Amino acid sequence: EADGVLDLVEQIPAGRATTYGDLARMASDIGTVRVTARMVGRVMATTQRDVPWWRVINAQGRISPRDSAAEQRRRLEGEGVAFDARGRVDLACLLWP
DNA sequence: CAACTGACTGCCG
DNA sequence: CCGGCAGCCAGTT
Repeated sequence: EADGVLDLVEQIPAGRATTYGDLARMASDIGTVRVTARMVGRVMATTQRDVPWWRVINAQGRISPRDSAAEQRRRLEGEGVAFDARGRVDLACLLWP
């Protein structure tokens, strides 16, 4: 089922973003087993597959704290995603789908 | 096998 | 807005 999640991540268009929870729900609807936000996070942390992982953020519109957080932000900004003073993006506008 | 540990969330104070 | 906390569940200790 990790593949189902990655297939979805692969579909996120540049300049947009999706949350762990949303991916979990979408993957659950499409697949047969229930997927949780934490599982999505674990998949993103362990997969070797080449997918736009930087377009996945948490439900608060923030980048989940970890080593590659800075790089993730750079990549998003490179796609035109704007961050406010508190390091948050406008989910209402960028959220995919 | 019990206990811990998160790329998480939603609710509450 | 921020921190705390209970659910969450597969992978590690």
